[in-house]
Amino acid sequence: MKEITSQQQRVLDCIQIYLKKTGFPPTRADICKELGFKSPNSAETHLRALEKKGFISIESGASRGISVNNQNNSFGGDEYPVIGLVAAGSPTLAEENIERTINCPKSFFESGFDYFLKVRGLSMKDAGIMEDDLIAVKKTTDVKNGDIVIARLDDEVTVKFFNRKSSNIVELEPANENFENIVINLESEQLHIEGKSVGLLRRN
Amino acid sequence: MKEITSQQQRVLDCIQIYLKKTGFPPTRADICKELGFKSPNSAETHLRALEKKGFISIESGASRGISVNNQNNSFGGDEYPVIGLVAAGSPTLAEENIERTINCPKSFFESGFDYFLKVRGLSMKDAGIMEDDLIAVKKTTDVKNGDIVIARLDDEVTVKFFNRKSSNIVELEPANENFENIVINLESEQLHIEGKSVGLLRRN
DNA sequence: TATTATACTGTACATATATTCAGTATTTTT
DNA sequence: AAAAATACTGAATATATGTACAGTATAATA
Repeated sequence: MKEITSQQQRVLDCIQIYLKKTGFPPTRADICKELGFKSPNSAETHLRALEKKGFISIESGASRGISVNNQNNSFGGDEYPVIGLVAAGSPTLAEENIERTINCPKSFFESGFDYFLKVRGLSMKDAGIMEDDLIAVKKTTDVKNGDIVIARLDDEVTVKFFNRKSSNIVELEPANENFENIVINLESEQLHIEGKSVGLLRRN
Repeated sequence: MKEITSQQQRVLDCIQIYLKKTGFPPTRADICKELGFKSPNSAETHLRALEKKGFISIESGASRGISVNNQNNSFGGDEYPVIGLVAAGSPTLAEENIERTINCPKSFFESGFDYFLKVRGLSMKDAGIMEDDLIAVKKTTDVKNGDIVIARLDDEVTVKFFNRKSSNIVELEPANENFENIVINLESEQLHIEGKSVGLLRRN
């Protein structure tokens, strides 16, 4: 696989976005419209270059006969961001926090999810959550006792069991005897629930 | 979503198979060729019926402008079987052992894999493998010390760390202090390595 | 019983689309 | 310095393709 130029990358991206949006590949004219080219031949030559370099295949004569040669081509799925569990700051979806993305079917984790959080430390090891595991996080504030939540205290983000003791007291419980429970008085401290764990992905 | 007829189902299947094979939807003529129709209008009327019933969308005027309305539409991926870790017997891919399948991109786990194994018991809990977790198993006998292997001893299947002590002695080590190491003398006992773990999937 | 949906064949045609040819210009490679 | 690759505009064209129209026939529905 030879090197791709920036313009060719734009065309390739355009194809993939179009595919995702419509379910079928674009025509030369569609690509021109999307990228501002004024001649269908602009798209054509880029397509031929992409084909020559092995990024796509073109079925001769067939309209919209473009297929993307991506072995881990799992379209129909989506790209989900992987966010590092930084010690400080909220795990936002801002670009600088996204380590990479993982392509994964929408419905892979039952209740749907929004991003993967990469785990630091072993505070949840007895719940089977190890370092570098990816937790599938669903953004929600609707959490129940016993849920594994992604919580932010000031600028510290942690993954813990959620346990509401009373209307004002919440305990965040680790799953590791070497760690202490975190008791939060909601009147004096601010607790922000970023979401809850709906699954886990580990790759050896 | 109204009821689909058997012929309409054939057409819908044809579209999905064509999509998976080529990466783009079929034309009316393609459908006719595939299903033996002699008039493009046969395909056309079926497509319109499928559209009316909500199974597909058709972009008017666009060639191959068919998209399948499947929310958990994860084509491009593959169906991987989930096999229960039965106490006795080998985890074969025979139909009776397949609990269900999971649609998942081919390259979801780095070195590729063959099936999911549903975990029973907690013998590997300190390795973060809990009950009902799904281990992504790659069928191979090429395992190194420290790999998590799926091993069969007679008719008992277990998941353990692999540790070759000498040319004849293999130890299968649990990750739970309540379980004992299994020491196998290859001269007197038969050890069958079904595969090794290349990842893990947990769904809450 | 009339009507609608299903399930086709067969023909025809406007247009959507791929693709070629003729240029121009810049950058990269040999 | 020549050749090849990149990056376009613009026009022309053969054909790939959607789609309408005219039929025939059977099953389901009102």
